[in-house]
Amino acid sequence: MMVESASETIRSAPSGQNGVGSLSGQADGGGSGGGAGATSTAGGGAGRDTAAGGGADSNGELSPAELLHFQQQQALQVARQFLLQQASGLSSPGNNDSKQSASAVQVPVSVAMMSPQMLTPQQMQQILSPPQLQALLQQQQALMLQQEYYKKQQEQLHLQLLTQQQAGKQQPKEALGNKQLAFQQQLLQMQQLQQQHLLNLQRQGLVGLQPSQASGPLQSLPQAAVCPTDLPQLWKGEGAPGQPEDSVKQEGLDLTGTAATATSFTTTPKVSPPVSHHTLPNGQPTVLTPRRDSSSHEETPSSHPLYGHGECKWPGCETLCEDLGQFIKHLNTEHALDDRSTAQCRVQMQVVQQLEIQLAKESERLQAMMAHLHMRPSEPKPFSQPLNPVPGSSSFSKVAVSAADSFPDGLAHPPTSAAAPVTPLRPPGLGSASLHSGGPARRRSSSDKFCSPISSELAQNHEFYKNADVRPPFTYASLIRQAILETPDRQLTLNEIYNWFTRMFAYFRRNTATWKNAVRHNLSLHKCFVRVENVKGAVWTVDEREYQKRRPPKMTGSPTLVKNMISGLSYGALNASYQAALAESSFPLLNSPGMLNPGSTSSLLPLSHEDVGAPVEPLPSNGSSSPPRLSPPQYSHQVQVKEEPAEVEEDGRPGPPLGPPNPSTAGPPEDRDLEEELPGEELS
DNA sequence: ACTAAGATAAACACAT
DNA sequence: AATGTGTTTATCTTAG
Repeated sequence: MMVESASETIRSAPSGQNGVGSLSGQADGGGSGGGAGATSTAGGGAGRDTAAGGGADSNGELSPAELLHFQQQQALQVARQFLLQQASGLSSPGNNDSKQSASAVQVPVSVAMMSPQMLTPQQMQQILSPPQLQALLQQQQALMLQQEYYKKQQEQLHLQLLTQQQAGKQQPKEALGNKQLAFQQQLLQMQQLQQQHLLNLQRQGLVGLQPSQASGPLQSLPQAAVCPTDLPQLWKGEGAPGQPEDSVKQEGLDLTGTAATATSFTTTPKVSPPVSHHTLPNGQPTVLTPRRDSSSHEETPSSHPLYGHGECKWPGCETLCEDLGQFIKHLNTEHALDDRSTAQCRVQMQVVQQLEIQLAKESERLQAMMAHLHMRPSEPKPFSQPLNPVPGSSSFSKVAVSAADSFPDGLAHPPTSAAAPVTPLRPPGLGSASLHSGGPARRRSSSDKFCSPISSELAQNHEFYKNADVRPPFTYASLIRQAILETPDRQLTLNEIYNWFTRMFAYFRRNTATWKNAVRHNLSLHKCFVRVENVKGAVWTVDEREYQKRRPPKMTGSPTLVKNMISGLSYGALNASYQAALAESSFPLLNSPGMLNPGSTSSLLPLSHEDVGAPVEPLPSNGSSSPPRLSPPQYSHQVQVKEEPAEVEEDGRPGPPLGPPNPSTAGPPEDRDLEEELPGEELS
């Protein structure tokens, strides 16, 4: 599985070159991903086979020391193979990287040019900056833990082996041989397992390749612990002080491995692209490649982010520059657009990405801690989601999607202030994965209809969606509805809807043609969206009844619902979500601030059932089963259109719509229904 | 296998 | 003519 995701990573890199097509890449993910996975597995398998064979052949009389040596050799071989695969699979000519830099930013791109074939360890040392190394080493800590485990296991095995050897002196020779063989095989298996695990981790970008670790489990730990203070030396290409040359080499290898890791991990966790999309004040997205970024800074006369304390802060440079002008000159000469600079930028991207992932994880942890220590035991957000689900997994939508949401305008009052907003990078409901994946999120799922309402989901995560380039797990229809309902008068022009999308979701700041088309398509397609002519043009409103109609009405007590919810949500969240779902299913706009009109609403309630469907369990207006926030149900659809000229037909047929806030429904959804349905035939 | 719903793409018409 | 808006059709994917 890890292998697969890694391969998808690799595969998806090129697909990102064309922004529009990036989402469609998911379709063939299984196929080609499988292929790539097979390839990599084959590589690993080859190594393993060799190891097993070799071990079986010679282990009859291998001493532990020999065995260790052999294992080290094997590990190295495997590592080399891995690197070669990485290189051959990813590398692309370095000469075009300048042209590709833009696309490289758009999508987590393979750091093709960072393949070990093209960068020597020394280069890597130059490329990486101390913080970069630190970040990468941090990730290696995870591996260290694993290593520790393996090490213990192996030590145990060795112990057993020795014991057996001693005991075996009194045993027949064959028995000893067999047992030794068995143990050593076990040992080998263990090591292979470890190596494979290491490779998998590397492919996932979870850890950097530590040759010392890869080379031999028994010696792995000490070398893994590189003190951060040593990093500068590493950066300058110096080996650790007082170490023999081969250790310097190892450091070099280490760096190379790190680069390879960074390469492979590039796209694995689909986090927002290494270089984020910056949003200009006007809401237009701007994608800055690192290079452009730096060059843009060059234009600022007063300071430069890469210049500080009199020296160049370019990774691995530290050239002293007396003044900014000299620095600029230096920057233009030494760090011009070339393969090396590009590669360095890419590495930096990886570092940033890694840090983001780390941040996301830590934030999630913090959230869990805070949730545990105080407040909201019923947070609907499933923390239990795995941190690194396979990008294509559908768990995302299962958990978070909701097409039918009511909408408490959560945006206004983020209920989870304590836990939610900590980081914009926290992928709601699912750890750090599926960022930018787009694929799974777009699909509706069963829970889309049953589970957490879009409003609450948005309320809790709007900061996240606002900043992270993640496709929101809601359907276009639900988003459009949300946008419209958020407004005081429940109407929006198309352009305003666009603006809402871009304002609320970083994801919708790109590929505008695609999603705008989708928005228009949805507006036209769904009867729940009603176009109302206005003096200034046309506005779009929501016919709540129609909207509810399209939802499969089996909510209440439906075993499937419960099942869905249980599977999709953590138990703690179940209750709240269930309630929310129930509430929303019956009263779509309960919580909408604008909709709140304490006085008039009660009568409207019945309407909902009529339409929404018998199956829906009527929520008692008194809210015995519903949270307090669920105030009187309201149907929005009776939107009061501003200055509607002669469109009585369209929307106001039922008569004078009441005030904008609540009109609702008092009237006649039915009427409305009729109005809209009349022309058509679809009364169903 | 079938169907429904949604996403995406695209063609087209119409208005500004 | 270009652009925005709106409608419609087709195709694909996913889930039930």
